Amino acid sequence: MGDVVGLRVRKKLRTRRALIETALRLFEEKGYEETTVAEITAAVDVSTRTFFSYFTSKEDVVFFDGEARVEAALKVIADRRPAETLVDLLLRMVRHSLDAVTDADLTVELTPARRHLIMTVPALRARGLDLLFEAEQRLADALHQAYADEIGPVEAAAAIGSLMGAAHLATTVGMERGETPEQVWATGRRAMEIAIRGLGSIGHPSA
Amino acid sequence: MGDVVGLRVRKKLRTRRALIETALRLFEEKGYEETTVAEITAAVDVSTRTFFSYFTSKEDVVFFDGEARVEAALKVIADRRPAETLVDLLLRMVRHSLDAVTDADLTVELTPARRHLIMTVPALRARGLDLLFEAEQRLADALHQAYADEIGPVEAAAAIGSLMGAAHLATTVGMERGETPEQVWATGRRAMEIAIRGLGSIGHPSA
DNA sequence: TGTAAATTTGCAATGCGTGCAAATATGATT
DNA sequence: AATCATATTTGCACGCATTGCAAATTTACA
Repeated sequence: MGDVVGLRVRKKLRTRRALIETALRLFEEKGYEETTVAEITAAVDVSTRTFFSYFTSKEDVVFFDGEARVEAALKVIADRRPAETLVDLLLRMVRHSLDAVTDADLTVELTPARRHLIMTVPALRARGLDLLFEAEQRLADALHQAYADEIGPVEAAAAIGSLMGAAHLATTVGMERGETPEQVWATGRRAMEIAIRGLGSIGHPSA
Repeated sequence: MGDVVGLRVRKKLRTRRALIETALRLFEEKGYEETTVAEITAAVDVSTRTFFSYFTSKEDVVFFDGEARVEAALKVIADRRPAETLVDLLLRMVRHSLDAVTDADLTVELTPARRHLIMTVPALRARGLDLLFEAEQRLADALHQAYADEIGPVEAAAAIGSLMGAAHLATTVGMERGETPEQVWATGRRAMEIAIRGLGSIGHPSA
């Protein structure tokens, strides 16, 4: 396929990447609020104005790979396997979207520090939740499409909301309680299991 | 009880109320982004600086009753009835926190327009989601406390996250599909039911 | 080489949010 | 009523994100 990327495109990608890496590095080093867009662009040697032609806001640079992740998850749902159960499909989707993805290159494996930033800085947390919410809406719609006759729009939304809501809140609580990454993983699985079996199953051993 | 509110306090409450009502009115009339804090304060006849001694940000004025709502919900959980089921308690909590509450007076029954603003304006949506998320964390903690020996922190978070996540996403989808308020209500109930019975119950009639 | 199209840049503005110290208003005391 | 301590409001100066616009620069291509 004609992947003949001209100098123009290559340069753009390079600049974009430099902005992302520099921004994330500075955010970690001196904090999000303490870092100005001017400082980021100065380090990359482009004008401040240019930053905003790559990202719509200072927050957005932190979520540079958000869209890719969502698309990966959507693809899993769209390519649903024939006899696959709703639950199996959703679990597979979660696993995939967590496998990083990151466009291909971008060595930005700052997943740990990044997560911390997003959970800590109010502006980033809010933006992240908004992106997550929007993603959930798209996932619910895709789910409805995938099981067209069997699952209505509302059921699909309830399913996605329940699963993601449980996993997200539980893992957050887990992290705040100082769990190790492994424990957080277990917590997430446990939360999804609860969402799958239903709240009614909590008080009672089985239900 | 000594409810002897001096002039000072009365005046503060009056100003606060005026700011809220004026802000919401202007937001509806000309849009959130199009309304400046300066315009709000000019209409109330106080200085711009004063606005920020009442609210930490322009967004916050829209969520003036958020804390009261959350506290009402927390109270329901704290006052859990002895033999009450987890599910019953949660459903009761949701009903209560939706019954408005609004401090007592504040005739600001703009619930409809307000909801629209919050769902439409990106900044407000993000802030709202952040507040909701924080509220969920507190609710989960309260739930854990209420059922100390029976429900762990993680289970509590999974329960709250699942229920709220399902209800929130489903009702949002419902609204976007143009459902009437009554239908949205039904949608919310249906979503909670799914969360309660578990995702596993979706494909199959019973499970 | 020259020209059209894409990008970057500089600049001026707007508006949110904050620190600080001066000005006001309120409540309590004598 | 005069006065002092305390709570609020206000004005002002900044810092910073974000945007519109037009000029300058760069890349692609004939």
